[in-house]
Amino acid sequence: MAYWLFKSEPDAWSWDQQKKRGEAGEQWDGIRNYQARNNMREMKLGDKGFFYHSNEGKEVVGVVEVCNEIHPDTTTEDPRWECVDIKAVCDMPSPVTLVDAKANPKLAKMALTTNTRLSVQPVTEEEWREVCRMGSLDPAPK
DNA sequence: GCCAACGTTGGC
DNA sequence: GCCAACGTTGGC
Repeated sequence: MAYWLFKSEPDAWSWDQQKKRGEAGEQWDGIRNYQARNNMREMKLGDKGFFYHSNEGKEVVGVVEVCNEIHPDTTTEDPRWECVDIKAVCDMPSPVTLVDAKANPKLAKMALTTNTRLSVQPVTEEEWREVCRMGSLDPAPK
């Protein structure tokens, strides 16, 4: 099982909207960046991810799960762009802000703090546990 | 709203 | 294949 982080501007697609999709989930479309797409290609059914609000809030607000592996992005004719589907799992009991993450030496190498512009990022198991701890969330049992 | 950082495009 | 120009992201 791998861990990831999905960034979204709340104006474009918010955590509330994601939660309303429920079990059906939603395709994570609109990604036009090779690195981000390549990360999505690595995702397997059941992988977990953080849902991060960029621009507004700048915090991890929830946990999602990959519910459909890589497939063509239906919002474009361009075959280069693909995406996965994700569904909301639970709220982050106390959202973890970018400021908090930056202030934590354990997260110094986290892509969120070092590669701010990458919208789909890998998260290590150590980082996953640390962010869950900061957010008062019990890391999902294996 | 500004601008730094980064990715992409296209001329040569 | 290099690099300047341009566009986009996202923190501040």
